[in-house]
Amino acid sequence: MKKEFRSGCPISSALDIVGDKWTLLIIRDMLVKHKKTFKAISDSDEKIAPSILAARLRMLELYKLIFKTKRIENKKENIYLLTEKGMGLTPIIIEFSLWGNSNLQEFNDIDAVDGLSIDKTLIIKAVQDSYYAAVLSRWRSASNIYDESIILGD
Amino acid sequence: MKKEFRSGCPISSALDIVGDKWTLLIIRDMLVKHKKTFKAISDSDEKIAPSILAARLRMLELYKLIFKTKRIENKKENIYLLTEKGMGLTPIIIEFSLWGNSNLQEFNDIDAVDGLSIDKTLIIKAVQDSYYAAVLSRWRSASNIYDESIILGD
DNA sequence: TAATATTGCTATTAAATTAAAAGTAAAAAT
DNA sequence: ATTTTTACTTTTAATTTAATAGCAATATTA
Repeated sequence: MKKEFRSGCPISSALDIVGDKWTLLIIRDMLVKHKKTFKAISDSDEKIAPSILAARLRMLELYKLIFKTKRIENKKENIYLLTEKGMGLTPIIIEFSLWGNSNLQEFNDIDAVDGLSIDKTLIIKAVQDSYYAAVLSRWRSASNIYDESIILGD
Repeated sequence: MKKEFRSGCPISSALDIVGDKWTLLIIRDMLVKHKKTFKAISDSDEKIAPSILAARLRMLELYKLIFKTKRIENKKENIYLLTEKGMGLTPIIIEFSLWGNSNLQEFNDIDAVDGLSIDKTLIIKAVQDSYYAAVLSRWRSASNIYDESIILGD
């Protein structure tokens, strides 16, 4: 658990884990779109192949950016949730969104991102709070099970 | 100039350009380490292959994140400089550095990053100002030439 | 209860990308 | 004039990605 890193540089090391075309999109789906299952993530606009998604989820679990659980009533479906480490990527996701929005309009039709004029730290906090309230609050460590019977929005 | 983007999502579009293991490291070398030549970037800790570096520089120029120039006195050596779009990646670089530093210590020996306790926006401004003063200030658009005869630190 | 559909993958194969190494031409330095 | 440096390109091999099909377990529907 050492040779997969090209150097001791924190930027380089972060890129060794999330530096590819798919990993941060999976995090975006979970964090911003509140997706929790293999199927839901598979159905994104960008059409990730199942083999790649499976490999990435395995790797994200290995580095503890996500963890896997189940609903009480469903033995089959896996529920993927972000850990603190994973939620810590929020600022990176936000900065990518801001940069893409400001710098790529001449090359691609970029979807409008609303609320970009608000202060960045507020956006980051809002995204994290929303993920916590809408998704993570249903996680009960007592039984290591994801319990959607707690009725909340989403 | 449209089909290289997977969707209209700004995050996805940003990743279509800088979402790989090398591109942001090249930007780091230029922005933080003030590297300006093919050779200097080749000599980084992470040992990028010349074929990949050449391809990335070409692509960064295409998307106007960098531009290429020469010194008055050297006909051979190319000088690569960041544009505004390229410098706009500073917050992303900083966030990667902070995240890597806080979250990967258990997997890799991460180099100490000094001054992390300072406010983020100050770090971002400091990095950008430093790049401007130490590197970009020598760019004279009159002759489209990089002029190092302006004596400044670095 | 039986048939059908869904989910979460794995397996397979083809295509594309990356990595490593060597080579080259022009210019710079000695 | 010779050697070295720079900025690449070329080549080939290895790895990764992409697309598709398949499959077992579970869940849903009839």
